[in-house]
Formats: sequence, structure tokens, C-alpha cells
Amino acid sequence: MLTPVQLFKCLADDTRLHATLLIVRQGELCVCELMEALDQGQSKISRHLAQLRNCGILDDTRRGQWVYYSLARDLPQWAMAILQDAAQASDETLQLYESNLAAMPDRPICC
Amino acid sequence: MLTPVQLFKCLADDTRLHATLLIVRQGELCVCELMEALDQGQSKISRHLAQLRNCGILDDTRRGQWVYYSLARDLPQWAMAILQDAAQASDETLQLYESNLAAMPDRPICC
DNA sequence: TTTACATATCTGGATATTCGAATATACTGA
DNA sequence: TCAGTATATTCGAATATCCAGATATGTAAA
Repeated sequence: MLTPVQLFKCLADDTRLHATLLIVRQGELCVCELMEALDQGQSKISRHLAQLRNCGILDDTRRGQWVYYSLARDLPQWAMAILQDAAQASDETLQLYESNLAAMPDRPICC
Repeated sequence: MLTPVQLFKCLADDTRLHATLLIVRQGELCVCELMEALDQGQSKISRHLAQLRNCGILDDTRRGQWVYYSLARDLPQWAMAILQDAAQASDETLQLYESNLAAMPDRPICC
């Protein structure tokens, strides 16, 4: 079960926080989209996503070659509220990352 | 200026999170009250409070021999919202700590 | 000014976290 | 089956964080 301290530990890192908030705003994203949006290497993104999954913050689904991450279906209400607050506070930064996404060539087709 | 990641780093530790949330609920507390409530040593409490002060989450005021900590007067709205969410999620734990406080002998008189 | 109490800071040492590079695994299409 | 792409994991080194104990500072009361 997710505790507040665990959630905060997960969000206390730029990569994990921004990946999570992008997913809050976009619904779901695959690893290569997050690499492009955040401009970070594959190993780094994958490692942080694994941590968020293990803590119960994200769910993953494989679709073909791609693995998509989305908010955990059973994320507690209080945690959702915190993510919304953080997303609002980070609006400008997130817009920037989203513009990287929009400019991504060969973006995998979302089914 | 306080960023979301900085706030989360500060709250990603039991001592700092619970000290902060106790202050959210109680308005202000001095160091020895927090030592008693959280059952932790002086050096540990003081160190964590200093970090919360340096990040702009808490203000401190000396009153006589005691130094009282309260929420920073200029804490951003989004940060306040996150603290409220966390306090709600931690209600049971905080009640426990508050019962330690209530049982504290020679508790400094709040003016 | 001496003593006692409250709080802050410093010092090492222990532990945890983070990273990139290398490697492993999983899927797809030829 | 083979080659290519997407993702995951492992490794050791660098860095950050955490703690207890020792010490310093500030205040109050004798």
C-alpha cells in the first residue's frame, strides 16, 4: 500500500516527477515518447518508470513493441489530488516537454 | 523560489513529513514539542527543521528559550494544497503523534 | 557571572540514490 | 530464423542523504 512518504520519495526527482505529470496530462505515454519529451536516455527513463510502477503509481501495458505507462488504476484519491496540484504548479515546464513530444518524428501511433 | 521537486524532497522523509504535517494541524510547535511528539533526538529534529526552513516551507520565531516553527507565511497556494492532502491521508498517524504531545509533561506554555 | 536548559551546527561514517555503459530480453517483419 | 527496434536490467563509480555524538550558541534565572 502506497504511503505519503513513498509517494513523495518517488516524486522527489525531476525525471520521475515530470514523467508522472506528463502521464497525468496525456493519459498514457510509451517509453520512447518520454525519452523524447524529457530528452533523457533510455536506461534512465526505464529505470525511473520501473520504480514508479513498483511503488504502485503507474501501470504498464505492452502493445506490440511498445510499453505504455499510465496512472495506476487503483491510485488512492489523496495521491491523485497531490498529482493534480503538482501538475498545476508545473504547467509551464510541462508545456515545454509537451512541445518536444509534438515535434517528435515517427511518434508511435496511439491505438 | 520553492519548486515542486524541492517540496517533494523535503517531504520524502518521515521526520520532515510528520513534523510539517503536525505544524499544519497545530499552527506552531517548538523543537522540544516535536522531539516529544515524534520521539526523536534533538539533533535530528533540529537538522530536519533547518532544512524545511531553508527551503522556505517553515518560518521560525524565537520566544524566550524556545524556538517555534510555523508554516512559512509566503508558502505558495499549490504547496499548501499538497500539505492538506497529505495531512488528510496521514490522519491516523498524526493522531498518534498528537497523543504523545498531549501526554508531554512540562509542555511549554503557548502565549 | 555562573549554571542550566533549549537549540543549532559540525564531524565522520554508514547507507542510499543516481548515473551511463554494457548487456539481456521481447517483439516485429523479412 | 535473422536483423532491427523497443524496453529492461545489471554493474561499478560518483554523489547525496542520514544519523549519533560532540560541541557551540543563545537565553533565563540564581
